[in-house]
Amino acid sequence: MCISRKILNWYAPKDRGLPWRKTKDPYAIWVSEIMLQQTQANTVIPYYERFMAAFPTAKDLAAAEEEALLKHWQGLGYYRRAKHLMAAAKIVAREGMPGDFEGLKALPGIGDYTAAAIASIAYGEAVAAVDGNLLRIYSRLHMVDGSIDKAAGKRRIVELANKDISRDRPGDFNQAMMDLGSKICTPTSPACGDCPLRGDCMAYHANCAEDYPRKSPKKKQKEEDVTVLLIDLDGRFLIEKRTGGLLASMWGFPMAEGHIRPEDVMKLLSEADFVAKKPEKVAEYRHVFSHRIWNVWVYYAPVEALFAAEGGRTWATKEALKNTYAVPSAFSPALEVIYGMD
DNA sequence: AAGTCGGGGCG
DNA sequence: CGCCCAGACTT
Repeated sequence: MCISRKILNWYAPKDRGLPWRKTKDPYAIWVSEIMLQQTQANTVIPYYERFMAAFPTAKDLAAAEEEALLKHWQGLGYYRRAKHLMAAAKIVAREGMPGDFEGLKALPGIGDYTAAAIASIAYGEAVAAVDGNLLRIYSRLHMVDGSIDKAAGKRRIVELANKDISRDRPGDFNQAMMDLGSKICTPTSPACGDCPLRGDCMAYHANCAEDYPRKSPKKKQKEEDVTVLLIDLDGRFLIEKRTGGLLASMWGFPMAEGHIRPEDVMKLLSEADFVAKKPEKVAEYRHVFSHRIWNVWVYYAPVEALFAAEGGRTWATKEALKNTYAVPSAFSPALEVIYGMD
C-alpha cells in the first residue's frame, strides 16, 4: 500500500475539530493558513473565530480600517502578515480569488506552503504543503542528511512529497501530515510504534528517528537593555505608532536605549518640552523575541503641560489602550502597570 | 544563503 | 532556559 493510502486511512477517524476544517471557503482557509504560519493551531483558534466574525469575506477585509485589523492581530505576532493579508484582500476584492497554486502564490504574504495548503484544501490541487511537520516526517522517512533549513534539503523533500501526494484527496493528505507531525512524528520522542508509516520509514528501521531532521545550528539572540516610559498626562498616556523594523505598525510606549536613571528620564522629558514631575521606576521585565531579547525597565513619568501629540503619536486613556490601540505583548507588563493604577 | 520578523507552549 | 511551531520576505 502506498504512503498516501496509509496516511489517509489513519487520518479519516482522527479529523480534529479545528474550526477552519469545517469550511471549503477559500477565503476562510486563506485567513487560517496565514495565521497558522509559525503559530500553533491552539493559539490561532480564538483569533480565527474573532477575525472571521469581524471580516467574513475578502471584500469586508479590503474595506476595513488597518487599525481594526491590527487590533484583531494583537498578540499573534509577525504583524507583517496582517499588512500583507490586507493588501492581498484589496487585490482579491478587485480581481477575484486566484483559482490555483501559482495565482495564490503571487499574492503578498502567500508563499510556497500557504499557496499549496489553500490550493489543495479548497481546490483539490495536488501540491504538497511543505511545512515544518512535513519536513520532519520526510526527513525521517528518507533519512535526508541535508539540513532542512537549507535549499537543497528542502527541495528534495518537496519533490518526494509531490510524488506521494494523493491525487484524489490532496487536501486531506496535507492535513493528515500536519496531524501526524503534531501527534506521532513529533520533534522529540516520536511515537514510532503508533505510526502508520513506520513500514516505509528508513529512520524507524535504523532506530534513529530522533536524529532527524538535520538542522544547521542557530545563533543566540542579541540581548539589549531598554527603557519604557509611561508618560502620564492626567490619565492619558503617550503612545507612538512604530515604523519599520521590530513591531512595525503597532503602537508602543516611548522608549530609550539602555537602562537609564531617573535623572536621565527627567532630562529626556525636558528636552521634549514636557513639564515633568519626578519619574519613578515601577517595573522591570524580560521579553524574548525569536532572535532578540529586551531587558526592560519601566518608568512612570507624570507630566503637566499639554502638548498636542502629532506625527504618529497620541495620548491614550486606559480604556483606549485596552480596546482601541493594537499594542503588542512586548509591552504587556507595562500595560499591566497602567491597568493596576486607580 | 543569511537575516528579519512575535509570541506562546512545553520539557 | 532552549526548542519549536500549518513561513514569507528582504538583502
